[in-house]
Amino acid sequence: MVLNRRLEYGFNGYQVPTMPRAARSARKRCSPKKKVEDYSMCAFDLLATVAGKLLGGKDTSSPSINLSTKHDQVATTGGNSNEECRGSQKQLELQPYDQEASEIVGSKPVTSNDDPGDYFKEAKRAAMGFTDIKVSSDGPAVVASDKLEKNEIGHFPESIAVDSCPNLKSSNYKLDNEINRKNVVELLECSNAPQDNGPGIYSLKDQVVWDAKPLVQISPGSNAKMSLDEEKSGPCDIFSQGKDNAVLDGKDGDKNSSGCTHRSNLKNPSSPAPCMGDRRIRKVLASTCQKVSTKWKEKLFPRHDVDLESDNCDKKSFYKFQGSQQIFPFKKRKFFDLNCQSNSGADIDGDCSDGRETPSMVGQHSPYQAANSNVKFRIESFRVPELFIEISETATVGSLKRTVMEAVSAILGGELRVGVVLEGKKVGDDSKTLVQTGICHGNNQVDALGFTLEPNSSQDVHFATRRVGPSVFHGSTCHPRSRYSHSRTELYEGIFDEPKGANNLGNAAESDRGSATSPTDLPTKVTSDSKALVPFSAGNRKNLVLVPVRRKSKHSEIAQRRIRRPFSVAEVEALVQAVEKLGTGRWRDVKLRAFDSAKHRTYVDLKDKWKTLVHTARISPQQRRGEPVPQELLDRVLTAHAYWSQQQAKQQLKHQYHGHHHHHQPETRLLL
DNA sequence: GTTAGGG
DNA sequence: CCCTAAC
Repeated sequence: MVLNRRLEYGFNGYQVPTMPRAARSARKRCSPKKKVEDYSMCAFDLLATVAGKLLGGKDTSSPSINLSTKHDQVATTGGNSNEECRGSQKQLELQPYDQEASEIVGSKPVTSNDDPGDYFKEAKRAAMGFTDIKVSSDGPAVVASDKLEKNEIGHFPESIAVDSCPNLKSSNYKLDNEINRKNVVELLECSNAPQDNGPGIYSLKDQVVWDAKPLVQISPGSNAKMSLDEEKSGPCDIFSQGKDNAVLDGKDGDKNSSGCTHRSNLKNPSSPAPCMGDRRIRKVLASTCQKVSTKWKEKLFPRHDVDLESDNCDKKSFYKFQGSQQIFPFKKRKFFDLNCQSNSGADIDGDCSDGRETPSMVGQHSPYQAANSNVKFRIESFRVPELFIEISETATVGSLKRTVMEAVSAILGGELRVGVVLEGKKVGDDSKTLVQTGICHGNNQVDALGFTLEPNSSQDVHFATRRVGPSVFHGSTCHPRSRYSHSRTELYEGIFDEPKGANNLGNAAESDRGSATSPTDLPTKVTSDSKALVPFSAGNRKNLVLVPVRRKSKHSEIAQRRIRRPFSVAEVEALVQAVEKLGTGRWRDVKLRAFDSAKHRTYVDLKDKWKTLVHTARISPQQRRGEPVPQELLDRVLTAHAYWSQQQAKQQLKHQYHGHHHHHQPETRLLL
């Protein structure tokens, strides 16, 4: 009855605007316990992992975070490394993408006793350019009502802006509902990005999912020098063509050529940088894509990367995940990426670069030879395959956001298979070497090589081969699981509803309660039966991925752990007040009373928080962690806890007494 | 669906 | 924050 008309949004793909280079996370943590899961399995974490070695770990004792785009530092947390973790105030500074600009365009306060992993997540999210999705009715104006059905103009939103960092940049999706009637969400371009970035970065039309870009040119005669340079030049950028180029050319690469290639890279990603020689060999980093069909969780610990190059890299052990203490599995990884490649690339000027090798020379390569001719690939960007989203026109913008988010996440979180496309043709034979296939050949066009994401499971394939039909929408592809969907929803609400600004990382109480999404905006009714996704295109596209938004058909899929959201003092205050009134055994009422609009706080959360509050109140202030809770509140916690514990005991005794003696005992006898 | 408690 | 027995 709710759904009178449905809007169909063909999601033509999302491409990460600019692949950030690395977000280096701090390892130090106030708590000695650090779980890997703390930042695992976020779809965009995984995206980052797979798409471009986005993440580089850096073992540092500082709680600071450096977040960089491909070339420039985007965000960093201040603070020096020796500072005591607890209690110091830090700023998460957001810096513009533009290399030229040095001003800080945004900042948010960060308390260093927060979990650095949270910063990291936030930074990554910002880096991924997907911290928020705003809906614009026309131009930059944001529909404030958060209602899809009726905006000021009287029709549906024309564009969706995908914000990255606040004030940093944003990308627009156009809802081409006039022309196509299918409301193709087309990523147009980065609205705030410098003009010279060109629209090419964001034009998405074809079905190639991953745009591949050469990572480094390989010059005859150049070899292992790279690793040495990396040592002294500090953090190396695996995406930096300029640096690699410079090193390979034997120049001082840190300043001159890096700037040059950076800019030219930005200008036109699809053409070679002017300052790069024609000796370049175009290769695309495939290391991350070797076995994308495995579980995403495994990708978090990128053994595939290792596997690809481990043959001739004796440092592969560094890649290995070393247990829970290594909170960031990519630690030092980028260094050794280069090291491995450069070391093993001592003979890098061999078969590939001189072009003598042809695919006809099948079988002439010994494994050793092949290993010696390392090929470097880079995934410049990562695109989610085309999706099709159906949603009620009465759905709210918030649910549209969530739907898109879930669609993308479902793609990223599902079992996917990587396909290799060379010059438009799919490379089917997995056993062939790159040289044999021609991928390694130096004459390849830059864009000749692409990767596709394809459904891996039989179920997906089954549906992917079906043509789009109404029956598919509500087909069996949708297997909502309460816990799963609940969890995902919470997560996305956290992402979407939390206002950008100063309290992103900390005080979330007001923002959560005051978030734009009203309880009636919850997508439960509207979207519960309309979340299926089907390939949008009617054409004969082979690489479409059909993923039900909330598909969890396989046990292999790991449930997403909710993001950690420490309680703010204001939340604690509200909790204490509610418990004082209601007691400790009515958490649902507490939730309704004090956290009704805080979607991400369940009554279980509140119960747990009270538990920890009681514990916190009992330990010495020195042992306490996190944002300090005023002693007054802790005192109230103890008082309320004592009172209600007594009440509870009283009730139990009373019932006991009743049961045994069928006799009323005055309550006052038990009050001390 | 809630509560309570261990992990 | 997760998991789940017990209700």
